[in-house]
Amino acid sequence: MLAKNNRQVQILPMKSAKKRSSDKKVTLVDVADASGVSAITVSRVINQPEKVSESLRIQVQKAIDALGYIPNQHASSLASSKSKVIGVAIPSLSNIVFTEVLRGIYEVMGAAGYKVLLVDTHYSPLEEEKMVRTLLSQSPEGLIITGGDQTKACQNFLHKARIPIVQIMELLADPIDMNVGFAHGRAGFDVVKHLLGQGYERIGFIGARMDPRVQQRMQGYKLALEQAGKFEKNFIVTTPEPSSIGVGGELFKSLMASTNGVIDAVFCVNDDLALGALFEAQRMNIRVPQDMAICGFNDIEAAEYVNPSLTSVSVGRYEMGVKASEMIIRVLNDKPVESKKVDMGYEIRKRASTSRF
Amino acid sequence: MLAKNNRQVQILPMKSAKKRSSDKKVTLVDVADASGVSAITVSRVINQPEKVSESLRIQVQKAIDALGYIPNQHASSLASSKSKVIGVAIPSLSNIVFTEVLRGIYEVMGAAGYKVLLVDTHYSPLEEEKMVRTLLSQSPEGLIITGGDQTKACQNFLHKARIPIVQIMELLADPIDMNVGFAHGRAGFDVVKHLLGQGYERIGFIGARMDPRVQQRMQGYKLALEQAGKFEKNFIVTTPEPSSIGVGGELFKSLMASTNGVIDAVFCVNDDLALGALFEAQRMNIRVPQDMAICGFNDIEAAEYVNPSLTSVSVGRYEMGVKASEMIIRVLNDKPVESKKVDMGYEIRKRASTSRF
DNA sequence: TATGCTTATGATAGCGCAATCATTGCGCTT
DNA sequence: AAGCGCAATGATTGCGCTATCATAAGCATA
Repeated sequence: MLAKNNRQVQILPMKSAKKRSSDKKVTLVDVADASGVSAITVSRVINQPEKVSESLRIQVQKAIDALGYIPNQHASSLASSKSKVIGVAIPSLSNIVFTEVLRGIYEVMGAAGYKVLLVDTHYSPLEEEKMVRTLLSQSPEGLIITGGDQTKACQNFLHKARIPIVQIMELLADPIDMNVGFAHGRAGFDVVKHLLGQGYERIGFIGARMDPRVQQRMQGYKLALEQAGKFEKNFIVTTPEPSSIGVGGELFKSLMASTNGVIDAVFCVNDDLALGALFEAQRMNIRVPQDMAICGFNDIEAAEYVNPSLTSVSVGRYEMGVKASEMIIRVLNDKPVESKKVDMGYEIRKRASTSRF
Repeated sequence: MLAKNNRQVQILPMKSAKKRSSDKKVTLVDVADASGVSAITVSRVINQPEKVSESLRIQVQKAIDALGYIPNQHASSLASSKSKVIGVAIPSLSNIVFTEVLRGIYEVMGAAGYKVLLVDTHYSPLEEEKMVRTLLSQSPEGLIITGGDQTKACQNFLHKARIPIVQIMELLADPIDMNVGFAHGRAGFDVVKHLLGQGYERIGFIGARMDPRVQQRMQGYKLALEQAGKFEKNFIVTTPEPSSIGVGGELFKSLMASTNGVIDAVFCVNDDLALGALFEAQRMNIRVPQDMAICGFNDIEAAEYVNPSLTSVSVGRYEMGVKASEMIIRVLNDKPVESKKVDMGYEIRKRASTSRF
């Protein structure tokens, strides 16, 4: 009885679908009807083709192509509770640091058949909470988020999600799940040691945006100078504004002004700021590196080519994206991950801008 | 009969859900049960709160918060055929040109409550076709894609999709739906006119990647030089490789070598190449702009600050993203768009690197 | 008081697909 | 010949939500 009823119900939409075939969305059932098989067989041709005999597979594939059928991912996700979506939250789209991480993520996730749903948190934990809700509403199978300063509510959501989550960029004491990053504080510390080693003595600090990772670099800077007995708090100039070359130049000028030009080196928290400082120093006729050392962070391509070449801290951004993605995929495939915390390390690229000798 | 049956079926999952409330996904029905209303009312609280009395609304909202309920977007999309997703296809994530367009898209789309599903086509029409299928399988409400060289199959899909589509970056003779961009050919033409106007006579061309838009700029360059009777085909050096500062330096060297150094100006199709050429010229002790003019394209921030400052072509990338998004949103809200084709224009920023006088 | 109109809430069905459990047919073993 | 195992295919059901229509309640009008 029920079966017969169903069949009747289905016949009607078939007829009308044929009448206006061009303006009606093609569904699995349409393909099934067109190729004379059941819906589930069409589903198999798409998702597990090895379970369908070759003849049927070809026959169904023909119908798919002829009708221009594109599966409805929402229906598929709902039925299977597999979305093939990975959520990614980054603080800024315009920062090259994150776009390179993204490249790594897209590379690996794309190859593994996952879509990436990307959101921008604008460096705000509250915004991030909202965005994480958005991501979770898409039932992602995994999540990559930046840093560790989530709101309490956000942490709750994340814990309840029961999906693999990687926090990237920095090393966290107590990650929600997995963690890939490097030690920003230690990197800042090492930069200062390098500058001291080159004979620079009055080392300034230029920072912008001042997100948690930049703060850590600053702490490293401070610690190294304190240990050397050379810390002066007015050698630090920062702004909450976003980083840019222009801002780097401005901050360099104000650092020189506020210290009466005694500074003989600057550690800039990223390369944009450092380039700005370098270009400004050139305009001020300050010789780099003879009278002024400049060190950046991130090692963007320009650092190597600018004259004089710019010392910077190289970090594997692309590799971080790759690593985070691979960890998620391993978990999704029930394979073990070597470690839930991965330190990607960094390397100071010593170049002309800090070589006094 | 049927109703009673349904009710029985529902009671079981309820019970077990209560037992292991922490590891089971919370659904609309759970919230409805917890707040003593029907499922549809909870749905209304979320989607059309103005249709629910204040008392009920508060009561339901409490249950939502208490249970940490996050709606399942797949179910919602399936039932309503509204996904609140906008698909975006760009050729490269690592190119600042596209990330700035993206910023504009995210800004507008985010504010309007749309999620952005972003795919990377790697400058390949075939890849693009695959990616567009992926996008369409998410039933996006609108699409933003780059340029006009889609495969035939891809065009078919796009036409059948019956959603607003904007092709961005370049001006197209026959857009699929809407189009926002600027005239690359004319821009290349104007750059050469500017260089000629500054008294440069033997103008080289440096190009990388050579996507359709770069080709158009090259055609403009060629046309202008031909009109001036100054075109020499060995003044053109290109590579299919991606652009970078390093490649810019290499191409500059090979241009100088292959022309025995007669070149007195170069038009580089983007600022990375131009910076590479500039830095290389400095290392070769070629004076810019006295002995060599260098002009870039895109007007990235470094162009303004480098020494000497770099002439470049400024284009509203962010604005292009904003415009494309606004057009889609207007269509989705049944508002008229002024024009289906929008020329964003460009402006040559004349700076020191091309100012002989 | 009866009638209609509006607002607030609910019951039912179905979106398009895949999980699950049949069913069929075939070759193989004993 | 009977039974078994396996591969290929199909029927049914439900994922979680919203569209649609129904119902109830409140109020104004005649």
